[in-house]
Amino acid sequence: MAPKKAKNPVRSIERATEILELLKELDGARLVDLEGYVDLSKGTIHSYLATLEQCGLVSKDGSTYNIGLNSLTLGGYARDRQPLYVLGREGADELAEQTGELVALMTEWNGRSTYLYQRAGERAMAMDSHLGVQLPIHCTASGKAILSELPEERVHEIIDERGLPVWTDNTITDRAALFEELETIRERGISFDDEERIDGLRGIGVPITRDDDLLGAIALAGPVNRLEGDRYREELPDQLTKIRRMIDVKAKYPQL
Amino acid sequence: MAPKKAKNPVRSIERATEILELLKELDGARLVDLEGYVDLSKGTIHSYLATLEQCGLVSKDGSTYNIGLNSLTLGGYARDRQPLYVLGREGADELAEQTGELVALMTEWNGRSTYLYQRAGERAMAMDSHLGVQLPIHCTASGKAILSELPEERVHEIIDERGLPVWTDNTITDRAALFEELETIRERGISFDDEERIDGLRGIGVPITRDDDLLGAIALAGPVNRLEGDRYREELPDQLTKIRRMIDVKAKYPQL
DNA sequence: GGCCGACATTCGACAATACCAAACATTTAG
DNA sequence: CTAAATGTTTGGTATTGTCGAATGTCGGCC
Repeated sequence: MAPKKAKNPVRSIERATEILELLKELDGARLVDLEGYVDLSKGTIHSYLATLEQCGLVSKDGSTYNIGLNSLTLGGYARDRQPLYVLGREGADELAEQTGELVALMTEWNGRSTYLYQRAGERAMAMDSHLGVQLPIHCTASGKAILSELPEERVHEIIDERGLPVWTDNTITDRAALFEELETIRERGISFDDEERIDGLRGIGVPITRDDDLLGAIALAGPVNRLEGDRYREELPDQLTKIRRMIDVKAKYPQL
Repeated sequence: MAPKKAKNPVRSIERATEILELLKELDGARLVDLEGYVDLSKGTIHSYLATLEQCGLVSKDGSTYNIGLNSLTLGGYARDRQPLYVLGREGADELAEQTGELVALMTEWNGRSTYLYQRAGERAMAMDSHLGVQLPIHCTASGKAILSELPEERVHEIIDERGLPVWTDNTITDRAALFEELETIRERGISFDDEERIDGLRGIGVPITRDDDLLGAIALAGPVNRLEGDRYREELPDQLTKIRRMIDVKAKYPQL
């Protein structure tokens, strides 16, 4: 979705979400800490925090505030309705088992590639949980898989909004080069992230669609020393493609 | 936390969260659908929805609104900071593997027992994902494990707020009986749910603490025909206790 | 294709309420 | 124990959320 501005926005909601984002960014904060970041008086911030706490969106521990678990209740619900999650979880588990690597279900949100689910195989990198985290779309395997299935104009929109910021030496920062790459991805149905976001980290992705609706992508990630040669270029891509086909079938015959 | 009312609440935030809850309850809704549930004019509801969408908390598909994925971003973050999740995930995975059943990490929120994580073993019941779902605390193994470690007055508070509603014939609905049961749980360190919430479903739980701080509980669930006899009363409880000890150690020596 | 009904969106005037500053209370540090 | 720092409450004021009506849009039906 584009950064569509509401015509008659409810300012209090804008401010409340700003505070929530801040609490996340700062990893918890006291009232005074927030004062510097948000253009509201101490008293007003207090009202906001107290109200958000009452609503379960914020939790107060001593005098520091943080995000409350009602957000998880809402978020968990939102994830459950994502068709990619419903259709793809099983396949993701299977793929993690087969390959031993880290597998994730990602969907486009806000012009970013967003984690719906992640499963670590036996040999997978130590991972912190990434649920809900939003990654840049131009330098991840999942993101490029998604872009490859989006209408061209939407891709331009996203780039206009987010740009093509550099993450590593390998990051694609040129719009034309990116479109070329997307064409290549479409041909084979596989996207690669060759240390484009993080040095030493590679990834492989496939887009998932249903009735021409783009649902998102499945992606696999691992360190360069394990994702290399034929395994990186052939074997794993083939396994991903198989899982993709399995999901396609599942999407077509939901009763199974 | 008790239903603490903010002294000077920001009404717009209260109303916005009310709308979010409604969207979840109704599993998505159009503007007119909401009109019947919320005491605001059509125009105002529209402003709310448009603002929430702009903030990523709501997504609009055609003319129906639903919860947006920014809630998952916030919720995922909130989960990651829960010590029970950080300390217990590995143990939960292990337990699911060992037993083949459904294992969950639950924490108290809002006087309810709330899912932070769930892992299904090989033979586990088909499960829909339950992330963030809030269960009643008096008729679940996890809930009673949690209650057993809470100060008595807090338990009274929760019961005062939530009551002891009937779920099945086995649900404990008497305050004194519940307190007796909690005493029993404290003695052995294990709680049982013997079809107290859902007919045919049993559960076993252990509380998890760190430095006398209650973090939540680990719980295992399965159908009566697999959770019975010694396995239900001895073997599985012992396995849970082992995992609990493992987590205790991990809590004590965080560097490991 | 065009009409109709249902619904979504915008707008301006009014009134509710979010805001600030300052007073008050509480906690923390020294 | 005192002072400083932070958290909480209050009342008056201006912002802004609210309503109702008008306008715009969509989809179905004849």
